[in-house]
Amino acid sequence: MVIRENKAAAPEIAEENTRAKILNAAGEVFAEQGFEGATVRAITERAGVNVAAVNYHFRDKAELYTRVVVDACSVRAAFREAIAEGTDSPEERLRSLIHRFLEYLLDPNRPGWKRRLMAREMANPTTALDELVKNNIQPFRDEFLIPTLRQLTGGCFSRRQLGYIGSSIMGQCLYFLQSRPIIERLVPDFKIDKSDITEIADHITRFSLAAIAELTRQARRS
Amino acid sequence: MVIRENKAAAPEIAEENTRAKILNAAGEVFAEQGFEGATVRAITERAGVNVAAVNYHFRDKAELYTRVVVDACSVRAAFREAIAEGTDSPEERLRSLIHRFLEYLLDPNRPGWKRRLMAREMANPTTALDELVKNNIQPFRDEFLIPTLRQLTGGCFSRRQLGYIGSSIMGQCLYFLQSRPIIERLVPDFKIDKSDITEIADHITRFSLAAIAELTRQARRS
Amino acid sequence: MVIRENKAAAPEIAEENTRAKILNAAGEVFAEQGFEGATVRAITERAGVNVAAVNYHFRDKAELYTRVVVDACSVRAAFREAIAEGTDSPEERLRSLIHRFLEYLLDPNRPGWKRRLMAREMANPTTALDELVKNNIQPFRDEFLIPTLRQLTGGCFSRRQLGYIGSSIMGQCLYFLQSRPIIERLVPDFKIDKSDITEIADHITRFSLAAIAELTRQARRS
Amino acid sequence: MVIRENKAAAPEIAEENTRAKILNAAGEVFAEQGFEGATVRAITERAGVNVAAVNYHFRDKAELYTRVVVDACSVRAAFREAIAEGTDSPEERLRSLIHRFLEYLLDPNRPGWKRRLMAREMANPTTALDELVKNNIQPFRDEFLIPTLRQLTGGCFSRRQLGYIGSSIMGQCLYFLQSRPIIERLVPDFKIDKSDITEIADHITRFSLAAIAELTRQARRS
DNA sequence: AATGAATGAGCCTTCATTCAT
DNA sequence: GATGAATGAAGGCTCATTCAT
Repeated sequence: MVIRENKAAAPEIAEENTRAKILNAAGEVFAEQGFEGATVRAITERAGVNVAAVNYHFRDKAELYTRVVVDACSVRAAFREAIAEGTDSPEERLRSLIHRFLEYLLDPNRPGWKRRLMAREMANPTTALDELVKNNIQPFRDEFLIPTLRQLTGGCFSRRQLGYIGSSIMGQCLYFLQSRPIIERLVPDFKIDKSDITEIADHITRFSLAAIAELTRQARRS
Repeated sequence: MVIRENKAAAPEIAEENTRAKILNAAGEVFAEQGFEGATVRAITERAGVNVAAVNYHFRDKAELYTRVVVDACSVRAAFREAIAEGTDSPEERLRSLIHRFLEYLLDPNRPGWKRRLMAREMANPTTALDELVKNNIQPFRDEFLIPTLRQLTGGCFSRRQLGYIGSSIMGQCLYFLQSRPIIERLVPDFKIDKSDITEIADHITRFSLAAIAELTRQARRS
Repeated sequence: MVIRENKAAAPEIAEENTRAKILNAAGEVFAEQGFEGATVRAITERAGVNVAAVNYHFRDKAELYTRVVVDACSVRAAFREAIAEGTDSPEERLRSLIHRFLEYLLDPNRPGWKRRLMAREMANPTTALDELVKNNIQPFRDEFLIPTLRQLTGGCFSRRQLGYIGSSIMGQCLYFLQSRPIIERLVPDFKIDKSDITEIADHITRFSLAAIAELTRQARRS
Repeated sequence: MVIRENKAAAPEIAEENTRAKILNAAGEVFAEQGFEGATVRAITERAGVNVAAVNYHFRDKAELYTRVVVDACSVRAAFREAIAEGTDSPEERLRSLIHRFLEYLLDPNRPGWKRRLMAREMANPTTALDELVKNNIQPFRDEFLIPTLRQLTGGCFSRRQLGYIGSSIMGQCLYFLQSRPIIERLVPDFKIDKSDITEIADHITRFSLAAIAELTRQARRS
């Protein structure tokens, strides 16, 4: 019985295998070469499957790209954790958000191509970015970040001003993802490991909370 | 003088015309489509010149790309001068720095494709980024930003910590260049004109000064 | 007998179902797209069966095509019988022949694709045309048409001349099968129903009988 | 000078050469294999030119096909002659039309593929047939054939009846083009040379004029 | 310096077919 | 007998580049 079940399971594995192999190989190639630069042949060869498999499992090269990018960027789970562990204190909540966001963006355990692909997509958007923003970033911003900031500032600021503050925080975080080529050129021996991520996240949290506290104080004064 | 000007001018109008038209058209097309996405034909058609002209004037599509990117990124070290206008007050200096940096990044007088091409280059760097960092960003950071921050914080922070603060500021600024595709999707009717740049720069300045002030206060306290 | 019928009938319903569905769908698709234009997938999808079924039931796409064409063209030699109804008057016999021939060619009760496929086959013949000519057209011409014409003209004309007259009649009839695409473009709202067939057949009969009568008169005169 | 003119002319010949070579080769291949069956590679190989030349000189495989078919079927010139030599007698005019039409359709000096391609196109129409009918057949019918028939019949018949008579004539002529595969199977040693064409045309003319005369007589009687 | 016809490599995709289940 | 994932061959087309002029 066990053997038969293995036999029955085998095709599922084999089936998922081809698809999965393509997805992995495609991620790497797209990250290295971009959408136009990558060729279906390069992807299928790296995956060790037939050229036609891409068009069979995904309709298109474009559809494959979308699938890969969306998979690579589904930041959402990271925020779920952040909320789940959420305390009542908005300061703690912001700290948690920033840490989870940075850990997600920079996680050295995630395959490197996912980071690079996400950075590439943000700079040279295709239709995949639409989905990414709508499903991941927009909710993150509207449901977690902005409400938390509103709570932190006690209603002193307009929606527009809260937007700017949000941008300041996201900008600080994304800098370490998107500007990595710049950072590597500014600080030649730059590496990021687990402890660095914590250090960076701590800095951004402190910096942002300090700014918010001081700005709020100023706003209340006037 | 007159003779030299004639010599210099004549070829620019006649001989250099084709070359210049190609460079302009190539900038736009490369910015829109990326290197692989852009076709030599699209470039030459937009330039109104023969297809073969690209291979004649530049050896390669690749060579043309390098030329275009270098031109687009090494704008001028002019913003150094602007910074030199700095007053004695370090707060004023920081404000001025941020404004000049943002104006440099987002300058609406520069053709839009140069900005987009620069953003592209930052995310998917070629050799042209080396030059950009070395000539523009590195000096900005090391000669102006960090020293100003040191002055502002009264020596409370290590070089490493000052580096982080610098990153926070650069991150906030670069966000509006690099993450524009995201911003445009988050805020559908987003436009940046002269007054917006000022508003953004003002926010980043206030936010950063507030953070620095508060952080410094905290550091002194302990 | 009963047993044999059961044997024959059961498989037709169960086992032959797929085969029959393929044959029907293939006929339609081949008629619309031609052999090369038709895809196995289009056929199997329209038939609602698996892609592999074509290669299972028929060896080949080519084999399937042959099967379909032969079925479509070897309708029945039934119109021989209809012709046998002929009266003694040769005029009546010719009228009857033309009507039966046109009804055979244009029969609106046969699925449209069979007509179209037959027209296709006549212009771009495969081996199936041999059978069609041998079983249907040849006998029609040699056993009915030519003898009737000989009778009508009272032996005034050589076999060669009778052949030309036969061609004139067949040409007039086949025109409405083979040149339908042209007719539809010349007379945009062209349709053929039962009564049109009668009208067309009447015209061809009148036209041909008139020609024969006049030609015979001229031949006798000289 | 003469030599230089030759030199100057050479490219024109060379230029026309590739295009012309493609058109010729395409005609043969399309006639043999049909549109879908023919491959661009087969065409360019037979023409001895590069594969890409098809897409350069014609936009498409489809566009090439249209060009080839239209070129192969521009029957118009044939009718021009017919009118040019036209006498006042409508009988003579009809005789001339039929002769020119058949000479055009069956001309053994025209490359065989033109005949076969035209027959193919009439049976399996593509968009090329639209152009063919509009530019060649429609005018032939409306400007020459029908008016001539009206003159011949002295206004005895309705437009619809004249249309049927026209069909009878065209059907007789086209039979020898479109039904050639049938004819070859009916009359195994069938060949058409110059004198056969004349004989056929003479028969059709006599047959049709006889029918028209007799029909007109009948119509006047009643 | 500039042209445009011509090239060959290579890309994405589709197709008929096979094979394990 | 039927399925559907997988294959390899080939197809149409586009691209950067070259060459004669």
